[in-house]
Amino acid sequence: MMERLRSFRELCGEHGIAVTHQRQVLYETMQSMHGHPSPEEVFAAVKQRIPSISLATVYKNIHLFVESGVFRELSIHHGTLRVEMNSVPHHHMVCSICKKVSDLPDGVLPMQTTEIVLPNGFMVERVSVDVIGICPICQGRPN
Amino acid sequence: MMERLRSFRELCGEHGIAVTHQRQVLYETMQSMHGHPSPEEVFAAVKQRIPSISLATVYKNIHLFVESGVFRELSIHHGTLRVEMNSVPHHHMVCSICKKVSDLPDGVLPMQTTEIVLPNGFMVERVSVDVIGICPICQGRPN
DNA sequence: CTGATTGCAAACGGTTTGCAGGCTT
DNA sequence: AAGCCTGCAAACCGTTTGCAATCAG
Repeated sequence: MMERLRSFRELCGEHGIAVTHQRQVLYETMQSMHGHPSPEEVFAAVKQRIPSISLATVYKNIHLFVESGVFRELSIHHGTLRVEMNSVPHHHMVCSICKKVSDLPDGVLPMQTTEIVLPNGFMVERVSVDVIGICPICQGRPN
Repeated sequence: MMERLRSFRELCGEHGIAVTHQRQVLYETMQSMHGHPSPEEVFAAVKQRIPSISLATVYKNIHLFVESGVFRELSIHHGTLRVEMNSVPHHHMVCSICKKVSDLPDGVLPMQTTEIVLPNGFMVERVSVDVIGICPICQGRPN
């Protein structure tokens, strides 16, 4: 208990964020969850310990945690549906800041995707590879 | 011109959908686009040829095309933000029907992601691999 | 004390839906 | 003629924002 609090305090210190009650409970609750919870699911879980917590607070803190690198976002979200117009099989580069997607020239990413045997009888359609990073434009931006 | 119309007509026939004017212009417009357009972008483009077309029609037909396999969705969308709770590096299986994400046991997917050299000075943070397919539950479902 | 954080409610943006009229088959 | 398809407007749903009150440093 003490240790948890301490490490969370240190974590906040490293990232220069305030240690609030909801923040800490949120952090602990999220740590105890498995899988790939959505903000609503996190909200429901935290509510059991802080019934008065608001969804907005959950959102704000999840973003804070993700930005600080405490937790990771599952897949980069373009906010909107995107249709693939390049019919030649290829992979993507996704900028984690501006979310822009660009096609990855073939041959850059050496990988063997043949002979995949998945558990549980999952029927494979295709393998999608996204190289996630920071694009030159965002690298050059002030912040 | 005639060929285009014909192939589109055949395409519709194969999928049992009606050949309407907006459908055809939408299809042609999308084919002429490159990159990863959003529905709004497609809407704007189609509007130049059919100013009265509605956004709802664009959405309905994009879905139809994607379901029919005419176009492909860029990345499977969970509809909502998801946080990764498994701190051990791993990949994912995503069901294209129910959208469920499950962790992929390590070692199943043989791939070398070392020595990536990307063009344009893209700074790589990580490589995300999603095996997209149909989960056992959806395979067993009537439709 | 000062600025960061919270909770609330309203706003937002992308997407979906219900429906009446029109077009395909 | 029967039913699919369109356009419109309203509904929806996840997420964000503005703001006043509260809390941390």
